[in-house]
Amino acid sequence: MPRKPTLAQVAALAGVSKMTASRALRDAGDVSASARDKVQAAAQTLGYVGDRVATALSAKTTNLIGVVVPSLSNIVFAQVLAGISDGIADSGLQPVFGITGYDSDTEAALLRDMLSWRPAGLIVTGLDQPDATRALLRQAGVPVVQIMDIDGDPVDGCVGISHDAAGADMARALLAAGRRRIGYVGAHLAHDTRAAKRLAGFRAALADAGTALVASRLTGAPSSVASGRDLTATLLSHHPDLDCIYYSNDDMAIGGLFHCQSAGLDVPGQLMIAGFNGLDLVESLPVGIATTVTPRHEIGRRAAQMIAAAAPAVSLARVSLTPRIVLPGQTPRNRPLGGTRS
Amino acid sequence: MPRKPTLAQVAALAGVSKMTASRALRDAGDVSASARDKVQAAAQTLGYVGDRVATALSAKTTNLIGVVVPSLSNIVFAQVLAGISDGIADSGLQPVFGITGYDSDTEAALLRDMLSWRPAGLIVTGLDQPDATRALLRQAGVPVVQIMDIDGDPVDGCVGISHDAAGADMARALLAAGRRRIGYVGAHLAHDTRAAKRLAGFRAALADAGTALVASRLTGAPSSVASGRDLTATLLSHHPDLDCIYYSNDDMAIGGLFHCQSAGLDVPGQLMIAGFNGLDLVESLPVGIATTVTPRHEIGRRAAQMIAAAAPAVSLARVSLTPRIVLPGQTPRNRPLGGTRS
DNA sequence: AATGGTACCGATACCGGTATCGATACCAAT
DNA sequence: ATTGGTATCGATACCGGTATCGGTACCATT
Repeated sequence: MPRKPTLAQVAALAGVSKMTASRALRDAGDVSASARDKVQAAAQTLGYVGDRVATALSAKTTNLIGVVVPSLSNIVFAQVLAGISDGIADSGLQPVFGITGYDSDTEAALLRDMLSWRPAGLIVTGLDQPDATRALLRQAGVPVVQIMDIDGDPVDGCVGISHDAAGADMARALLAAGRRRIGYVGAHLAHDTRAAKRLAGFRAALADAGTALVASRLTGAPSSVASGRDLTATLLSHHPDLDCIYYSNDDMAIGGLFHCQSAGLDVPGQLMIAGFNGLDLVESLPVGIATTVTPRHEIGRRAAQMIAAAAPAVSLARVSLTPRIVLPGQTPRNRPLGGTRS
Repeated sequence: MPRKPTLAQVAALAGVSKMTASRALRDAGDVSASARDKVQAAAQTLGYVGDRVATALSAKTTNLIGVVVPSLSNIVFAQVLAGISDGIADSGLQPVFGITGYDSDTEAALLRDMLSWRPAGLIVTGLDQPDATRALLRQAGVPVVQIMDIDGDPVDGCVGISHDAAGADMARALLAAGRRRIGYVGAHLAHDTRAAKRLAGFRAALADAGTALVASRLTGAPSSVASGRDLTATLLSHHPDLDCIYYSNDDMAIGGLFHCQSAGLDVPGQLMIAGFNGLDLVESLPVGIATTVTPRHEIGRRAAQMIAAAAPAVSLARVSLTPRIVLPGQTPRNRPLGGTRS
């Protein structure tokens, strides 16, 4: 079985040295037109494809950029990945994805593994890694961008939104819309620290207004439409007088809406439903729900650009983006810049 | 700035040769207990992490398994990826993902790039790559598993379902449920060849029953809830007497359902809606829609296992899995094995 | 004491590229 | 003819590991 052709074979066929062949194929200088043509012809006939592993070993770095996200079952991260692809367009970088499943041990192992491939940079979700992981990232010697969240202390650069402020802003918006008996339905708060921050901000803003959550239902399982539906059913059976429910995200909120539709409740008249993320799906729903539209694509794009632009050992900036709130029956508007608590 | 410690430095600190240090850290034989301890201690104090690039160059292969999917905005592929993670658990393999955006040039570039990293195997979506890409895969010298589809000619192994049969089966199921005036709404058929195969099978089964689609609406854009909703609105405005619509997938179908809810149509009484995939979301909908539940997780798992088990240069099997059809108000049942057309 | 076997270790040669720097050829300027 | 400069090329030395194979020690046999 014919082994993969190597640069040496291409060079031999072209009648030049390995070095000249290497230069010709990379468009580096110092190669005559005739030599270049011969090398390219030889590479063509042999079907030569370069070996990145060898190049990486020689060049001491790769064109890989490691991307670590907690999950892909939430479409949000898929859109972040799309943004990353956009951000590195024609920079020659190549993203490599890893999924942690919201588990910090998995995350640490994944990062270690990625670092052993000498990536050109790392994009990591969230700011709340354990200390050992933070140390790993700091020592790595590659640019690190943490995404989604800015409420905390980044290892290097970060780009995202303030979830604390997002929760507080939603609380104020719902109060301003006249809602007073507000409940909460959430999932996975022990692992999804950003959802927890939103809830904290939401609660704080309610307290500032002299009120509080009437009731809440939580599950330790990952968020899903199904659990949103179930938890809403039990919450409403105990507290039928709620006029608003805030959910940990849109998936849960949509599940809540589906329960209300099945139960014949008037949404948003009788009960307002508020989620988080601003999924495309939300715009197509037959009835309006409130949500916070987050710039997911933009987050990915900016993060990737930061990596692409990072000269080695340059420290990166903190980029804060602003989400906007949408309430039912209302054209999207810009979010008023509420006070940031953190 | 202190450079990354190398094996040579570890060996020096431990007072042994590079080779002994290498053996000690890999648990290869021929190392005394005392030497092993010294090396491990040295590695510990230096914070040594191996360099996969160097190992890969030396060992002529990697633990990487390249996975190419068309999109992640469809949750389906996220679930396939989860299945892949399951399938390679504790095999030491590491998946690397690439997204083609349903573009065959991007796909070819991606595959070329992945191959230049000498992966241990490749998992590619679909069977309908252009000839040049097929040639690339065949020559690659690594095990290739094509997933999702089995209607065609695999390069090596494949695991998936027959989309042609799935479409035909749904047509028969809808006819058996008494539907006669059937329309179709689809997206992206030029790129999503599997959706096109389902439609072909669907049409053929209708023809076998002596009937045909009443009307259809197509878009070249990727499938989405929003376009499902819009296309349904226009289709029904021209053909208000339809009693069933088949969609290219569940996302489109859910959009259709949302239109019907807004328009006050009785679903499924007046109009039955049929999608494809069996998304979790479908089970939580307030009204029932028909769908074909596909074994996405299983497809990913099996594909990964095939790669993990593939001795070099072993040819792989074709694995055909069966989806099942669910109709509204009906408990899930196994799909009767309809005749396969291809 | 000579022989053989086992356990452990290290020098050396790669893997497939690229950086570096010194050669060579050729033409223009002096 | 000599000098200097430019364009082109190739020999060599790595990059950081691992495979291979030939030592060396040391103990058990004969």
